[in-house]
Amino acid sequence: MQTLQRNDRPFYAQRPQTVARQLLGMALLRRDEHGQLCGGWIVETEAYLAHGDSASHSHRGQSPRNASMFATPGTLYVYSIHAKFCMNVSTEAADIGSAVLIRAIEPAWGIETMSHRRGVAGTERRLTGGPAMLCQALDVTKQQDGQDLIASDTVWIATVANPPSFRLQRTPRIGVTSATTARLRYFIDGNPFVSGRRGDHSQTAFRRLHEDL
DNA sequence: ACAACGATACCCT
DNA sequence: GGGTATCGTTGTT
Repeated sequence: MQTLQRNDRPFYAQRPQTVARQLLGMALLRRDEHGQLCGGWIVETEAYLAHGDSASHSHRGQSPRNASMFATPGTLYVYSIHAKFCMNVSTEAADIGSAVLIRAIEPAWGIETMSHRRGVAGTERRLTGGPAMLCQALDVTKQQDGQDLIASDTVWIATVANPPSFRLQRTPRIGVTSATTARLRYFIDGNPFVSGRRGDHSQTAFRRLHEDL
């Protein structure tokens, strides 16, 4: 395995836009109760802001549900939607209420285990190409809500020593019904595990431009 | 208890 | 690309 170094607190103590961008290419790792290690490379994220962001769960203030969003930066915030789960990391500082949603990873470790949990054959897009898919693949549920990514031995994020270069792409967020114009979605251009419209990738846009001629 | 919601995923065209 | 199944969670009686 590559040389990985777990992210420290100051990394998460930045504005969510910065954390969302810098998380791309980092390793998301999870060790379950059987000691089984799973994870992959983060390829798509979204920032949710503390102020002026009507799409953020923190928009109407703190509640028992979103408490982890207001916890120490680097705290895991897991919420449920459509009978599934999505995972975020709190950012900036405690009591602020900003976070980054991890929308997709490229599977790298424990692929057999993740495939089994997802009920898919192998390393295909449906394995971890969406926020609820990756949570199911990693067995991240409400049980992991509140975990501290700096100290937890069950879920954490790490930086690789020599990350490959990639092209960053930025678009509006997926699935939100308000604040739909802000470009707060970040992803690795061209990566097959990125969710949403394929046309958001510059290669596809380039190809389409030529087809239209 | 119960009803309504939803930062989804899947299946179908 | 669009319709909808699905159910954990939350807020309301």
